[in-house]
Amino acid sequence: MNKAERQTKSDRTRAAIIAAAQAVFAAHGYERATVRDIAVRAAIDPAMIIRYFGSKDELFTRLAVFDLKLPDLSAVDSNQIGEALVRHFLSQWEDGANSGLTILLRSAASNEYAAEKLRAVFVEQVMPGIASVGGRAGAAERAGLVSSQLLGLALCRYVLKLPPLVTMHRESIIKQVGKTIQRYVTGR
Amino acid sequence: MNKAERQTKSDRTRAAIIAAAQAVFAAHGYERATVRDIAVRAAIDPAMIIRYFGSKDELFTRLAVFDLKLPDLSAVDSNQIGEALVRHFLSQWEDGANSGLTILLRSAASNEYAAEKLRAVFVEQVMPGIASVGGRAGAAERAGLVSSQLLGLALCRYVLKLPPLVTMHRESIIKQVGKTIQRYVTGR
DNA sequence: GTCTATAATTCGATAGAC
DNA sequence: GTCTATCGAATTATAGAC
Repeated sequence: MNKAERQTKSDRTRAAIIAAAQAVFAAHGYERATVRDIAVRAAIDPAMIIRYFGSKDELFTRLAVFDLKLPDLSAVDSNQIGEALVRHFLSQWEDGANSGLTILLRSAASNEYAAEKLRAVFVEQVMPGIASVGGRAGAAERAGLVSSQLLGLALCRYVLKLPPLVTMHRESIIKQVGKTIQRYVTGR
Repeated sequence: MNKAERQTKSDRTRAAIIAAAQAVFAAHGYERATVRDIAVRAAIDPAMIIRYFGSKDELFTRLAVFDLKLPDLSAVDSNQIGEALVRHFLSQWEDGANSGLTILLRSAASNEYAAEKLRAVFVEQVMPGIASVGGRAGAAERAGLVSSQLLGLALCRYVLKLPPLVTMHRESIIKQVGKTIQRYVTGR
């Protein structure tokens, strides 16, 4: 067995741990997720997780990241910014490869590290995007209002699973919530 | 010492446990709150908590209740319903005696019992109130949208403590979010 | 690289003295 | 009614055999 093959096997184990940890953290949040749960799901030994990632905390830190991937809003038709933002947000949320937001939101209510990470996402990603459209004046407040609606939507639809929001059609949500975001961003 | 005095002392201990438990559950959520933490804050022995309430679960169940105390919306000026709802919601949230909502929201993301309780609040308190105003048609969806904005607001302002929403003046929030709720409830 | 065995904590809960 | 002492279970993390 040469070095490349050993690396391949090691990488497979590492990938299995990451995939399992994403699923378990996203399903139960930081506190409820256990190293053993993750190990069972990855079909490996719990000790391997510590060996590969050092600790549960380090593993969580590695997965509790989120890139909103906001498009350049100044290039969007200014009457469509609300709907475009909601559509983009829902897509990012439902993108399985971007599970960081689910993990963060599930954990943030009872985990200060996750809460701080969410605040950082707001300051570094949401605020600048909003400011680039409606100007600097009151950008922080407008971004805050936008975040309250979008995070609330995600909380109700994906975490709490509030019946009407779970079953509500994607396009209906985009239309209704889009109007709200449009007003928060542009004032109209 | 007569019976009334013994009861008084017992009641004081019980009240101290409840007050401490509300504070700790509201601050850290169900998973992170420990019986020992509550005992320290109440300045009593941990064993007393079990003796008085049976288990941590039973104590939590007793505190994880929330009465939104929605006013009769059909009596409110139909153009003022949005602002009235936001104002009422913020007041209820900031009412120290009504800590159930904080406790529920802090716990619901990683605790299925708390999530179920929040869904029940929605079905039993929010839905009927919304339906009493805009009529039955689409009442569930409209109530869902209202909940997403109000819970998102509470999440950002009181739990995540997102800077702009924490410092934002109460009346500004009522005005801005009020317009959103108004449209969700009445369609205009 | 992997797993067995176990250390070291922490937690909820109980038993029993006072 | 209250507290001391402790149990038993669950958890993260480590040591070391294979």
